[in-house]
Amino acid sequence: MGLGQLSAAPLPRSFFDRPSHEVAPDLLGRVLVHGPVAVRLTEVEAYGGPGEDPAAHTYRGRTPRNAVMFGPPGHLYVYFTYGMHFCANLVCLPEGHGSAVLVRAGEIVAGLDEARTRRTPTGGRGRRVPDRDLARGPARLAVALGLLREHNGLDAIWEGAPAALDPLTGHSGRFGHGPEHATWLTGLPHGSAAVLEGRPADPGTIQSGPRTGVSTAKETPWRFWIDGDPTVSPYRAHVPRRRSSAATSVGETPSS
DNA sequence: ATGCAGATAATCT
DNA sequence: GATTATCTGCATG
Repeated sequence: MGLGQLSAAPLPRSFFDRPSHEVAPDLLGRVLVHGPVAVRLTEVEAYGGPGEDPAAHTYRGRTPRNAVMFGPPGHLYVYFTYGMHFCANLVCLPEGHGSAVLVRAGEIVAGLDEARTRRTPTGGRGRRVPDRDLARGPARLAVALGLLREHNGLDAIWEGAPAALDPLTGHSGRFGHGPEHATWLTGLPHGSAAVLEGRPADPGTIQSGPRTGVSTAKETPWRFWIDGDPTVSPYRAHVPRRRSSAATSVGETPSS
């Protein structure tokens, strides 16, 4: 796969102005950029709006936490979960709808060194994370891209892009990991995000199935991935966590 | 390769 | 007080 052949032209906001389950498969092969790191998306999940998708954060309506999902399309909804992880979504449909696509996994196509550093445990000593695992899973992907609480609501549409486009190629830069590609994305303002055209996945290679780790709407096949891609995360069904022994109910019999 | 337990806190009931 | 759109390390086949 030639890294330099991915289109760096940004996707317009209208791309996200559709139902999330239609946007999701079209997102495969696209490139999400934040600062120096870019990820080619290989696995995503669609989440619907209030009252229509029991697995969605917006199912019971608008709250302070999910407010961004009700905002305009093309913005990042970044949420905190399990007491330690951030996950990122791209908001779909016009203001007021409350749906989004969770970005679950991908391949690092720029800023590899930075991604490795971010995914290395404190101190830098110890185990080394294989490159294919750098963004293999939604929380890992968020770490690799440097997405945190403060990036919730960040616009991922590169509005000022036309001025930065290469007149010959129509692209805004080149992908690559080496020093010669240090300015691979000329003109993208520091600290901002964008979704680039990349190379859309061949429809024949797209698979779909139930979403990972959800406890409701288990049959809705709104997880989409590129078949056979090594960066796709392993599927895990939802496992109800057993209550800690201190919190077991009064009627419970101690084992053995 | 697969499976389980623990971590850890915001959000919701 | 329970649940969670998860990850990691350590266990076992």
